[in-house]
Amino acid sequence: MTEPNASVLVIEDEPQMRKFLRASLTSNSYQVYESETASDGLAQAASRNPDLVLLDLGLPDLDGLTVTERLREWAQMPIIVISARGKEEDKIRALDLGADDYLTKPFGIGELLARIRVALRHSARNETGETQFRMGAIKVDLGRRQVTKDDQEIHLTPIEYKLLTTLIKYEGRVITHRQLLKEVWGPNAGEQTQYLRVYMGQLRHKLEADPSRPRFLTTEPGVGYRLRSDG
Amino acid sequence: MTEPNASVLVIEDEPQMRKFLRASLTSNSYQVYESETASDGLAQAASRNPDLVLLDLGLPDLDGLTVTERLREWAQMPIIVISARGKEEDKIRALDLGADDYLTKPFGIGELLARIRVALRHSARNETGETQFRMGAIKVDLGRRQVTKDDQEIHLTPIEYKLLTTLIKYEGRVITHRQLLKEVWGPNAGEQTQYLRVYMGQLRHKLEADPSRPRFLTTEPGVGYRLRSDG
DNA sequence: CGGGCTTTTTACGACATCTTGAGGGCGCCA
DNA sequence: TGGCGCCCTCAAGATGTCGTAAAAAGCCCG
Repeated sequence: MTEPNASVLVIEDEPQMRKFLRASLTSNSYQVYESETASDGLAQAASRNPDLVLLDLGLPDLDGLTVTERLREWAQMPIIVISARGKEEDKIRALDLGADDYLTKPFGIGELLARIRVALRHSARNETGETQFRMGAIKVDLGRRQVTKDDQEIHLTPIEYKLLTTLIKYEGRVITHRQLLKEVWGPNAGEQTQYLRVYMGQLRHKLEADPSRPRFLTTEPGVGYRLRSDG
Repeated sequence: MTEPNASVLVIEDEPQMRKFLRASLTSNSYQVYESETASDGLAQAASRNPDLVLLDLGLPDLDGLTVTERLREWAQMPIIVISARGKEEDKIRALDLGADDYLTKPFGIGELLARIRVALRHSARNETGETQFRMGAIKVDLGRRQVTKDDQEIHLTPIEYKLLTTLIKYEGRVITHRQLLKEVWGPNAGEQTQYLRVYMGQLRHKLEADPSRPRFLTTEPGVGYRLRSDG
């Protein structure tokens, strides 16, 4: 299953079908919300903000196509349309108005679930893992590969950045010269501790308020270096 | 030609159906590539790197499901499966293996085209789900495949456009040379970073106010490129 | 088959980064 | 106090990367 506890809003007026959908979805560990009318559906979509909408076209108060249109004015969650109408024109209209899929009744529950997985797979692709690291005025955004100091972007060369992220990986702990060299320069770096001195100097120069008395990028004499996030 | 058109790879062995699809797609101004066999289809997918794949399940040499699986090892473009088999189990398998939609023959061409539009709409979206993208005076309409600068249309070649949309997809984040090459040129691009230099230069020339000091299409030395919307 | 557009390839100058070596400071200990 | 080890800074040369232009090759369409 793509998303274990994704929430699904079912907008469907027939009690029988609603019951069937609820049973199928909950037994596959989806969180289910239900609406019997179009207007309540729109309201719940706004308040619940579900991961996906299952929409019946034949609703008493408003046309399903209108619901699709209204939803798409602000929402981008997937919409799967379910309808007794199998006419091709209906499908095209719904899809072009913003629906992501169209199922004609009667349909198998397995296919519905598969199509739900596809839809959730799509929206899951766009999610970005926020991985940020802070120390004082310095912010390191690992996802964007971007370093800022007082919200001013700091440019780091590839080696500088790799060195910094390696230090972050072991934040708070000491890293020996040997280990740092191996992780940043590769296994053949040997004992070139001079590299470390040069690059640590450059990092301090770029990041520390007072490079000669570093708060974050500290030296552990005779051993290696350590990064302290608290200063 | 004023704007680059989406390309579709049709993998289908029956000549009649192939001819039908070709006619329908070209008359809707899609760029069409064709394969009669699964293995050729896989090869063409890799070399052409199309925006979408139309795949018949009943192929002579390999099962369509296998094709889906193989494609998904490296490719993320939408796959729409077409099949005479209407069994629910087949649909579920195909969808779970990575297909994005499933159409049972016979189907209306209008519905197929609508479902193609849906699929392309999906892949054209950026992180926030918008189909339009702005940076300064430049507007990119991902739905229409149209780029304007100060409301003047800018003509981009297919590769230029794909490169731009790929950068938009990862807006704000760095994309490595390798990743860009894979997404724009396909899996066999290798290490041709020279392509990137040439095409980034062309994009800057067409889009940036001062191409030699880019505001949006920026270089991350030693790593890759990044698109910044804020400048 | 020819012309125009696109893509690929080649060549080279400019520039940023990396590497390397020299020099100096600091603290520890004999 | 002087030697020694460790660390930091600086800068110059080597290296590699990037940008640009333009030629060559490929492709599509009439």
